[in-house]
Amino acid sequence: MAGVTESIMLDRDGRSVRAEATRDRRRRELLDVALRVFSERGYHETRISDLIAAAGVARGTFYLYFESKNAIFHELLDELVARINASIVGVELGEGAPSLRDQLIATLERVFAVFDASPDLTAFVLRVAVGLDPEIDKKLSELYGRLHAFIAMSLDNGVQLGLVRATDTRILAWAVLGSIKQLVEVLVERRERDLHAMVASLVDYNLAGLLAPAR
Amino acid sequence: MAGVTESIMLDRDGRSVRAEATRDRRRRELLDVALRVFSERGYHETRISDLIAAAGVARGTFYLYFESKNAIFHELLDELVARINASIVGVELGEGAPSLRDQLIATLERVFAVFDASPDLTAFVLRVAVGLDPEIDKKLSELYGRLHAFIAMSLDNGVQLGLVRATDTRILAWAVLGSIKQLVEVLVERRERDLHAMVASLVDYNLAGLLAPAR
Amino acid sequence: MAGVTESIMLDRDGRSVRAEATRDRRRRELLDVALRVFSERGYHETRISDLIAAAGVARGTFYLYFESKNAIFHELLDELVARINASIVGVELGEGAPSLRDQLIATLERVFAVFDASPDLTAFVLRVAVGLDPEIDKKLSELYGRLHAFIAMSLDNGVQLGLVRATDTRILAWAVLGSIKQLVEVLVERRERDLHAMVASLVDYNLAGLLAPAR
Amino acid sequence: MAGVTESIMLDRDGRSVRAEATRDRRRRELLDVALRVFSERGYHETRISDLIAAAGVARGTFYLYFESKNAIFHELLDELVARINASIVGVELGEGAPSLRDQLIATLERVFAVFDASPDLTAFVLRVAVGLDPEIDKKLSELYGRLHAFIAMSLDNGVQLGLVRATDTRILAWAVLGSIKQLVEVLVERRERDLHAMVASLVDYNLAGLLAPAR
DNA sequence: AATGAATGAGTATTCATTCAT
DNA sequence: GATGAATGAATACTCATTCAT
Repeated sequence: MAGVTESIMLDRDGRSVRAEATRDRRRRELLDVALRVFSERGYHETRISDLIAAAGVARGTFYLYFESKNAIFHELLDELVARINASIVGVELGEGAPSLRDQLIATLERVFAVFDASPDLTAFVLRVAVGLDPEIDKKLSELYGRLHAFIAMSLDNGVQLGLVRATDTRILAWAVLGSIKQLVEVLVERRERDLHAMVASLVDYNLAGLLAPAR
Repeated sequence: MAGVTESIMLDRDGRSVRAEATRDRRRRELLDVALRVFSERGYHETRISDLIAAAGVARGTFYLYFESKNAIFHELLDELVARINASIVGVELGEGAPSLRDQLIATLERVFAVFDASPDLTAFVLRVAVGLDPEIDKKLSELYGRLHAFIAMSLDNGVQLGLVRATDTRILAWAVLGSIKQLVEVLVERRERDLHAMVASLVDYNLAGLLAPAR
Repeated sequence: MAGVTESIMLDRDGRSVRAEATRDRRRRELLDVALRVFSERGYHETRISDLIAAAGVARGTFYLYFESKNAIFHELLDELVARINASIVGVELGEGAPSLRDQLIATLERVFAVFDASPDLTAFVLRVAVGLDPEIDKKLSELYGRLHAFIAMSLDNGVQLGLVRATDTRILAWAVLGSIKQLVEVLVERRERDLHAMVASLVDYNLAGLLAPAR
Repeated sequence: MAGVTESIMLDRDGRSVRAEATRDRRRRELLDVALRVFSERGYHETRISDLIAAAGVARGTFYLYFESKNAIFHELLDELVARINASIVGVELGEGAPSLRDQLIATLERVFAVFDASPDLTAFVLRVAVGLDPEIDKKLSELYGRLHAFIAMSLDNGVQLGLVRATDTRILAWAVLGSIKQLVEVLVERRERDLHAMVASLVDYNLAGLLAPAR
């Protein structure tokens, strides 16, 4: 009896676990497909038909996993934003052996590599999601606000340590963020190769500016 | 007789001139309205009904002046791109009395003023037109390409004069452009006041970077 | 004084006469143009723009002469129907010297020549006006009804004279009309040349069928 | 296990078979409805709303089965043309016992019965589809071309057998076709009853005209 | 859970007609 | 009379979402 019950329970557990895993795999597949298709065609040009054709599921199935076209888009955006945030977390001005410049280069290389590895992600955040609707704009705004705050805080630290010029760090942080965003776009769209050289130039530009050192 | 004929001719001329002027005024009114409405609601969320309601004309009238919703959008984009190009032309590193820094500040202030005066224009180019369709993306790409080329050329000049560090000016030009775009966005969207201070910070950032001068 | 009055009246008359003549010329021009354009493009595919462009008048001018697109079509149809009726009137089985066969050939040649000279007319009646709306269908019905009645009457005469087999002349008259309509269509659309041979064949076909067999 | 699998497969098969059958029924229903409505109102006067109201389906459903209003019209036309062609196939001048006249009467009675049974079909081909657009005109042209060719061939056979007067059979075939078309129209529109008498008259009319006079 | 047929609200565009000049 | 800019009713088609099987 116990055995039977147990086996049933196990079965049940087994089944539900398997079911849940299947469910998750389906969701993931749909999200991956959506990232690709949205990035290729844009939000409005992407039909539900495109998504289900690419994922190989039936129309109704899509709605078992996502409430609406808008919902999967938001879910995707949230996920990508989280991934970007994660890629930024850990950028700390350490005080160990490596020079500030080297640390920055290493950090930014890691960041750029994330975007380079997923041009779809980049296109999605930089082009597809832009100007779509106020709610999405707000999420992007928050993303950039967070990145800006992080940079501003780092600059403030630098000012405290006497490393950074004492000026309007909020404005500067926006400028820094702008230069990074632009180079990410160049990296992915113009397909600039030599990520390392690009990042080094970017770091030097930010640290020392354009001017030749006075002689 | 001659007088009569003349007056008739004048009348005729007068009428056709007035008619044409009216036509042009209508087109302009529609373009202005479209810029405003597109910037507020985005391309897809803007219905023809929104445009004609805002312009106070009948549905058919719209199609008397523009072939389609898409056509007026493109016309608008072309016009704004031309305006931006024009606002940039004239940014020359003069060799007169004013210091380089002051010249740059003055120039960028003029540029920023253009965007500040028409937040709609900024929203249109920076958000509304982004990621809409390949043809539009191409136009934006060309705009930024031109701006980038202009900056890169200026940097190359600076290198020749020994003013600018001899590094990868193409990459640097993108970084410069990115910092400018971002601050324009901040200026218009976050409604950062004190345009002058912002531009001064931007110029110093670009010229000298973030680092405190070594002691 | 009288002279003045007279001259004024003459002027007036002259002017109004001239004006009316101009008016008629315009109407005619528009009707001619309409026949051509309707025949080329069909009723629904013909836009008022097509008519005024072809006639070289302004949009409003069209409506000075005709109440509507439908009105000019009806006027045209009435005119063409009248022309066809006229071309038929006079087809009488004379009893003079020429043989019946020769008379019929001569008569039908005249009829066919009318259509041959104006393929537009033929296209209009045989294709363009067909199935457009109940009122127009009625007019065509009446046209064919009249033609049918004329043929039936002629057959009845022939029966009385012992020339025509005594059968259901109403049915036969439809068959005769059908054969004529079809050959007109062939003449005009398939551009069958040698009108004379065609008509001779047609007459022989009909005669040898309708006549009581010679004994 | 096999049984279960089988039953599942059967179920599946059953479902898809039923689904497909349902699909076909829907298409047929829409085609039938369209034939009726188009014949009543004409192509341009028929709105999609008329079709779906008459069929009792939703707007989108219509487009699930047909690409456009134009597409269903063409499909209908093709089908009717095929039906007419089929009704003609088999009209062979046999050499068995029944007299030529009787054979022709029997054959034409069958043909006329087809049109009589579906006045909509007749109206569609003879009125609704006429003059609509070049592509449709071409299809009708081909239909009549085929019918003409068939008649001409039969006549040529008759000439060989010494049954038919040796004249321009191409012209005669058009005349014959014209007489038939006209009587079909009379039959259906004027609702001439006594199909048999009509056909007998038609055959006598044609035979006595086409046959070489008995000597 | 999976399917895909059915739904119907939503919208750009056309074009005959009007009317102020 | 002549003009042509303005009008707005009318309509085919799309596509996200639902729901019976």
